[in-house]
Parts: sequence; structure tokens; C-alpha cells
Amino acid sequence: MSCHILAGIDFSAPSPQVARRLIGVTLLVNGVGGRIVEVEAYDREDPASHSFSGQTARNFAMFGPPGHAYVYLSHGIHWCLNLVCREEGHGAGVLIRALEPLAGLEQMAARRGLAEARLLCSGPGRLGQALGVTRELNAMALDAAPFELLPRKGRVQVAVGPRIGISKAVEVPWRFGLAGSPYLSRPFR
DNA sequence: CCAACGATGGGCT
DNA sequence: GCCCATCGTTGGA
Repeated sequence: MSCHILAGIDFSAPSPQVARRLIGVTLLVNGVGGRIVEVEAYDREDPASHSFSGQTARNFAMFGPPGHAYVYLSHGIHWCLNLVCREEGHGAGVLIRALEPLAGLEQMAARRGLAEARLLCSGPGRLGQALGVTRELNAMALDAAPFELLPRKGRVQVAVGPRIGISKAVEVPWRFGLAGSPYLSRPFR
């Protein structure tokens, strides 16, 4: 059986499909985390994707096997977490943009320097800081410590829209979110 | 070698 | 809404 299946999701599928199915899934790093409420898909033939220009020293994890992490530093400050999908060598992933904090609230608050739940994980950089994401997690498998992915229970209503903070392919509707969640980095139109 | 540029967030106007 | 910290990566000279 394929180790590409995690939390009931086939990570060898196209990134928009994986992204949509990740809404409602619980993500933990060393027991700290919560329910995924916002993600964005990126793919190889996608000008906004880090993988667009081919494999480099930074993005090699994106070309590795699905079901692994791709971590990068944004603006020299923020560590951001992606989950790799498609087949090995393809170069696709899903950026985790926001969580509803559920586990390890105290540790998140300490790392973030504030306690307001709404501000702990509402954005890729905030989430990275709250969960203690760093370069060390790059290329690590998601089916083993420190990661945990727990299937969602029940149904969710998924909102769709264009991705945030990019300058190319700005109209591609590959941002997905839990409709109406107060933990989104920004509301959907 | 080196300049330009971020898949951002926080603070201030 | 605007500004900018901060630094690794990239791509062109």
C-alpha cells in the first residue's frame, strides 16, 4: 500500500485536490497545532510556484516524494510549511496558511509572544512560528514524528479564491478555506 | 560577484 | 493603506 495516503488523503493527487481535502484535517508538530482552515496549492506549471523554474538547492524537497514537508524562509523572517504532493520529481505542494489552534495553546502563545487565539496561527508565518517550524523539518516525512495528520470528521464547507501575496498567476483560484472561520488569514470574497 | 526580490507580518498614519 | 525589517535564494554580469 502507498505511503502517500495520510489522514485519508492521497498526496499523489494534484495539489488543488489535496489542498481542498486538507481543510478540516488536524495538523500537529510535536503535539502542537490544530485544524487546518486555510491552504494554497502550487504546481510545477505554475508561475507563482517555487518549483516553476525547476529544482534548486532551496526547493529540492518539493521535487521529493509526496507526503513530505517543504519548508522555506519568507522575507528572511518567516518559516512557512508546505506539504508535498504529486509523484516524486513533479514539484507540487500545498502551503498551509492558517490553523484553528487546538493543541499546545500555551506553547504557541509563548513562541508568538501573545495569547490571543485569533492571532496564533492566522497566516503562514504566524503558524510556522507557533508550531516551531524551522529548516530542520524540511524534507521530513509527514507520517512520523514530529508530524501528525489526523483525518477530519464530518463535512466542511470549503471556500475558494485567488492566492495571496503573489505577483504571477494572480487570478488562479487555488486558495481554499473553511467558510466563515474566524481563523483565516483573510476572509474570502 | 552582486543586486534584486520575495507564497509575510507588525506597526503606524 | 503604507512602510519596512531582514536574509536566503536566485539569476544575470
